[in-house]
Amino acid sequence: MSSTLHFYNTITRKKEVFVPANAPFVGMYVCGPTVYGDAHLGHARSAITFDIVFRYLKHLGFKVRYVRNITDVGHLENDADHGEDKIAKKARLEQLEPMEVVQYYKDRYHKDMDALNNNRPSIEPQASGHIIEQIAMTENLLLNGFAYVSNGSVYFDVEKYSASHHYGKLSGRKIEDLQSNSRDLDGQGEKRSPLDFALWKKASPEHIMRWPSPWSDGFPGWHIECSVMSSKYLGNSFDIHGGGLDLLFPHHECEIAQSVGANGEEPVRYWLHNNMITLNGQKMAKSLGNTIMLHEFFSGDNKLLEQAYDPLTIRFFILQAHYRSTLDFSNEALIAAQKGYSKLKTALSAAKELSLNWNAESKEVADKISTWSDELADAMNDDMNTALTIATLFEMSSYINGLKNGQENLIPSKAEFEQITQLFAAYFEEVLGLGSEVNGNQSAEILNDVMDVLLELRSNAKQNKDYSTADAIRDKLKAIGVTIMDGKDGADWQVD
RNA sequence: GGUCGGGUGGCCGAGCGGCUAGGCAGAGCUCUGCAAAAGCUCGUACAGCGGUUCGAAUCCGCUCCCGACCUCCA
Repeated sequence: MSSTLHFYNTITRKKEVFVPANAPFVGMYVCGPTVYGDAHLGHARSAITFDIVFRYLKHLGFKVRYVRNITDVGHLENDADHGEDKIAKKARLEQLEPMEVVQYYKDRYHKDMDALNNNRPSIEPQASGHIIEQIAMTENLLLNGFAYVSNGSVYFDVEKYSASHHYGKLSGRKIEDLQSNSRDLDGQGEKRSPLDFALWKKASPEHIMRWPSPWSDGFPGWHIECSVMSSKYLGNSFDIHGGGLDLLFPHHECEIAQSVGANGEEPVRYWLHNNMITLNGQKMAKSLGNTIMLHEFFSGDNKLLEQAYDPLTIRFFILQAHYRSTLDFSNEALIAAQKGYSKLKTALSAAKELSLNWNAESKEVADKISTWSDELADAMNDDMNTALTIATLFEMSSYINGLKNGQENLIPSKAEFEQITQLFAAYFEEVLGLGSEVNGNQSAEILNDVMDVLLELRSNAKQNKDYSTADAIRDKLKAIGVTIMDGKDGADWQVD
């Protein structure tokens, strides 16, 4: 390998060499979903981005503990029902227990993420399961003088904190600017300053989700769960914290303030943020009402979609752009991704089965392999430039297809070709997670055998120049979604 | 209004001082009973105007557009 792993660290605004605090162990915390609704494309981008970090770090030999939270308490609604917990509100509407709603959407989230071929995190803690720890950290902040009690709620004292620490270091904000720009929100009267944020909120009488605390029956504030759960499972200082760019401020900024205020340690060494997915140039977000749910992509059941898309096509689409760029959604772009993805997938399965008259080993082929190998590693090492990684995979697939069709003159040795196939598979399947699970189950094997029979019949017909029979077989298979492709030696087939 | 990030060929999208990005679509060729697939070749793009430089899509300035955050949000 000719390069080392670099990440763009939001807090320094630079690409930095990644060196874990306790190699080979790496701790990574990522902000997960609030489970009161189905996951949309944006959730996929975040999950896939950090799944790639997870996979690539493991590929490099690190032992990674990946913690991603499930938010199931405490976030406020931004409408007339202000003060009511989002999940409680939904529960009221659907006449369900709040935790029943949480379970329902959590299960659906997992289903979608699994379909996208994301590895499950090592630990997936829920905020509701860490109320005791959140109360403890709040007490700690009170003890250290960075918080105050007001009318049964507890708030973080931003001005007090910024007297000795830099509030705004992550998002690049200045206290003065924030003060002059803050808006009037609920509970503002209880706070000493509009910048202060809740650590514990006293629940209003109609609020269903509530827990006892030293200050009131209520629920934890909007940011405290992440500080608590990251430090609980990864320590007061850990390597990577990830999340969407929209969480940068105030969420992540508040996390730093809470963690430093309570534990006296800078919590995160590398801050990574993925950018947004846009629809007609505008952010896809619940609040804007322009989201497309993942299950709608999978089924095609949405007015904005021209067809259904395979989950791995969605994954490929997302990986074709760098995670820090905005990515614009369109049917045209998705269809392009579908075709490109299929090309790579087909090339890999061809490579796994290819056999020809191998040559002796040569310097030319060895050079080719080492160039590709370097390109792949360099691309991933450069802040996970999956777009470049994929570009190299396309070059490799051209070579593979050329060999298969006899149109490539540089013939490798058998060992060299196996090396190429392994390299391709390592990045395509292991690092990028784009391999489709074509396990040799029983019906797949039978289908293979059946197809062999059909192809043999068709081949015989062709031998006898009985093209009408040969074409009839091809056309009828095409009609049920199986494409026949005649090759140099024998025909191939694939399900469309 | 404050802070930050963008504008790349028909579309998506890398690059960010000199070297072909890549994919999709399109054109031509090769292969082929035909088709499909695949391979090869092609388009010569960097919002505009100035400047720095031997050399700029890449650096600087100005102008014009667009977006994000400042409020729950991946």
